[in-house]
Amino acid sequence: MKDLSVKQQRILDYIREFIDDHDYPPSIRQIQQACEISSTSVVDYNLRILERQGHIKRDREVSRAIEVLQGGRRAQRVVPVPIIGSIAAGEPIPVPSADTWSADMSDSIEVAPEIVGDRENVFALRVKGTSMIDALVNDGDIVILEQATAARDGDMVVAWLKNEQEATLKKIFREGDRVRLQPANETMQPIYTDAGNVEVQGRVIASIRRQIA
Amino acid sequence: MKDLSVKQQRILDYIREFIDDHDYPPSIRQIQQACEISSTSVVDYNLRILERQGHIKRDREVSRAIEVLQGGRRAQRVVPVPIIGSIAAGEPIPVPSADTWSADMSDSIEVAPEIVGDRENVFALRVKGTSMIDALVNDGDIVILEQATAARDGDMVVAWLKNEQEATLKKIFREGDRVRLQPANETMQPIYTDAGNVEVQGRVIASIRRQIA
DNA sequence: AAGTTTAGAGACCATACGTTCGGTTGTCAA
DNA sequence: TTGACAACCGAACGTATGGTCTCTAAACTT
Repeated sequence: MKDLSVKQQRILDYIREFIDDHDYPPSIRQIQQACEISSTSVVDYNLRILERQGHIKRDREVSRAIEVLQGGRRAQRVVPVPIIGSIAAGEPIPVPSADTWSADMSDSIEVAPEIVGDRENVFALRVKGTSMIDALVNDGDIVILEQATAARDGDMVVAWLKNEQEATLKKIFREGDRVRLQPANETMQPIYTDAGNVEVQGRVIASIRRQIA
Repeated sequence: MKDLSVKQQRILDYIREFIDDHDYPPSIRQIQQACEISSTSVVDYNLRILERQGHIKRDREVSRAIEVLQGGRRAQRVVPVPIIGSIAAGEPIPVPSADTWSADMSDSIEVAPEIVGDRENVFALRVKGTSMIDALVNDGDIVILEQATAARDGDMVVAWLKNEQEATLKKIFREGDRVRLQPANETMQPIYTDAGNVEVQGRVIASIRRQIA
């Protein structure tokens, strides 16, 4: 891919900036004015070059139809994941309902779409207290989960221990009629318990810790 | 805020879908066709209602100038953070250079803009091995950093220990001419070392663990 | 029953916008 | 000098597009 001329770089930067500001692409004439180009044809000329080199994609005959590509792929948007509650030892986690779903987005965390993927029923929990430290999750961290009642061996899940009345974050392994709950932290010891005592409430997709507010 | 009519909801959904597909908003006539509306004036009529209710924002006299708002705010795009290398005990972390900066985005992670904030010189490191487990960071995790040579007490930093020839992730506290490096995991013990032995290489902004690929 | 509001239909207009075309300028190699 | 070529200029063109105007028709108020 050849280097861009100063003018082409400026045009590209302007398009990026404009989309950032307006959420829709600029017209050719707006590019012309902003980049101090004397004619629309020059803009068109350079846009064609940018398109040939794969920096943008244009739809012909359509106004403002410029997409900025980065690395050949379109820039994606963040997806909001609802934080439906918190997880702590001794407290049940709230069950995601249709109500909390689309409606109350007041508390949510935005994540990159690649984390969520194609999964549906994704939600987040805020971790309260340090009781999940053996899962390498600290107070204040946020875990992203996919709603699930079953899990494959080795999956990290939110398990509700009925007898102990306690939610915990562990890797799950079925061993006969018993279940091994293995902390993510290898230096910690696993818990063995009865299969009937464990209720899977969700599979962990990712966890996020923000060190600085 | 009043409820939306079926037609209005359909229009809104279509706009969202269209932007997802094309990265630029649809024209009024495209909305008309897709939502099986008989006239442009009806689309206009409903768009005005949507705008009055705060679901979208329109710029007058400009084609395709529809922004979809969610929660009153514009949907933001992810920002790519370059993964410039990995961090492991006994290996120096690579110094971010202008080269690795804008140029080689081949390896990067996309994060929500709220994580990066206004900070510049943000980069990411992949964690190798379990040596950072006392910072609640496991093998394969990714830490997001801001380039910094100084740090305030209590900041989580990447510290390079000169004598030990080792990079580590700890909270830093200056205590006279000594430095206390405190693990994030409260059950672990701090390290005390000479101030001259410590070189701050970056402040940790966040860390991300992807449980499922 | 008569008026008012809400939702829609269809046509028309002005213009914002992408496209194209003929011409100019500067550079470089033959 | 000439020709080729890339970059640019200015204007004109056609149409895609948003806005508006008039007219219906149903759903309400009163």
